[in-house]
Amino acid sequence: MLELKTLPTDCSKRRSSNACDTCGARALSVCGSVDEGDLGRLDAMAEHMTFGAGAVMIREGDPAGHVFNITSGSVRVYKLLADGRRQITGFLFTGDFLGLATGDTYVFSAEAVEPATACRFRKTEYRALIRDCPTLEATLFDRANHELAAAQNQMLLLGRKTALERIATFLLDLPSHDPARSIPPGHVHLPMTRAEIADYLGLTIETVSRVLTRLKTQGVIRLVSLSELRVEQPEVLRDLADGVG
Amino acid sequence: MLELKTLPTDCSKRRSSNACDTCGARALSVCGSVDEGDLGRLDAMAEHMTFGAGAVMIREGDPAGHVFNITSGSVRVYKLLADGRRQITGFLFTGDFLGLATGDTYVFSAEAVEPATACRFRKTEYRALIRDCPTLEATLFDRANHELAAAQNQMLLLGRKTALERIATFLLDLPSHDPARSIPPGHVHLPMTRAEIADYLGLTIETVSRVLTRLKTQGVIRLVSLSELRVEQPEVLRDLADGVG
DNA sequence: GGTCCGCCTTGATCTCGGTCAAAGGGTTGG
DNA sequence: CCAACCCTTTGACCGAGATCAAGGCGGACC
Repeated sequence: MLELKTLPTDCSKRRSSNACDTCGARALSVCGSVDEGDLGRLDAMAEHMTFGAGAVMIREGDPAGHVFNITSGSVRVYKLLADGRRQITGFLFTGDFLGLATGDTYVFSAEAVEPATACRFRKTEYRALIRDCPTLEATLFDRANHELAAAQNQMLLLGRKTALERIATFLLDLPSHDPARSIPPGHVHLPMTRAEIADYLGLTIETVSRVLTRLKTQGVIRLVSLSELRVEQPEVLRDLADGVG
Repeated sequence: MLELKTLPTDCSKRRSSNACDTCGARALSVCGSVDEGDLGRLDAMAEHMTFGAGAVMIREGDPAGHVFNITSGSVRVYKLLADGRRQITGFLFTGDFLGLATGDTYVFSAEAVEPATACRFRKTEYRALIRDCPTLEATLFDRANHELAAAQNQMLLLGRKTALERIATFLLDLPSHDPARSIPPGHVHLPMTRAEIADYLGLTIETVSRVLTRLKTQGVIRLVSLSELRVEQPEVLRDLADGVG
């Protein structure tokens, strides 16, 4: 379920050379809510970091000292049980904020799915910025509420949907999360492995594979490559996702 | 799975006679973050409501015009699939806030589990209050983050835990949510039916019943009555909940 | 206090998805 | 160009929990 091999943890830190005011991800992220006057301050706080595929960004249980803004790539957020069972609670993409829902220690882990970059901030400093920037706080609150709504949808999926319905839901929800990549309409890019999809949907690798094969055989989707597929019949997928099929 | 019989929808509204400054639930709720100066304003906005068991407080899809503060009783929040499958995403108790995670329309439904009271606020007015009261906003943000963390735990439960582990987790988490009732230590009060527990844990009534019987037979818990039980071996329950057993 | 009804328990059987096993297929490095 | 590795697919079988089907029990209401 969870690969126990040692993961690469290469991540390089450097002072950001790109100022926040030229950051391509700013419009997508909460940083867009920081007004011009505070941009310099944000910039000074930001620690631009690069993560290789599989690199650990946050380890559950560690003191929660930082928050992150994903500037490129994709990230998995997950929780583990003692015996290694893993539940991925979400995938993050360009513009997403990482570090909500934490108290003194992180209550989840986070790793890069594919090579990723992020701006890291000391939580104490970031909290001070929030205090001085009401727009930012409002935006973060908004994000928290959206995540909460998404979490409720995921609970419905995990608690009550069949394997087929889960995959259909997943394929419909994914594209909207990947604003960085330019993808032809109807195409879905899967940066994550089958194992990660399985751990996100509460299934096994084999079931994910079988269901995808079934959808392919029925002509609902077409597999362009392992990590790229095309939705041929979106309306069928929609009905399946809603439990109507 | 979901009772389709017509539910009683009796709910009486009245101008609050109890002022906010004497509200027993205030210390437990976000209202505690409203400073003395704004209490009168909060009071003027509050619409004190009573809900009978099963009464609908929020219907998914309706325009999201209000937010609620639960002042007594307990509430179920849930989502439905087209064919009636139900996932209860959370139970709310005295002091809990209802109305996070909503945009223009409600994305979940909410009903009283047992007779309940709540203060209802127009969302627009409440939003204005938030704008003028930073402490309140910070507290709501905090609540949202706690709910998010709880949601992640529930995803782990629904996606990866066995029936036994789910029930154990549920029995350990419940007591902390019921600050109103005075309950002897080690005792757990279950205001909800087996069907509701099942729909919360992604199981069926029968499985819930069987697992409780099993725990009883093994001496881990003792059923005082249908809605009241005593945890005899908390450490065993803890291990089960964490997937160690 | 009896009876009715809703909820809960228990038993028998079924099934969806998990587990175990093995065979492709792509890509990375020698 | 080959080999090794990893990820994915596919097949055969298994089992936890769902479904189907009786009973049991307790509270409410006459």
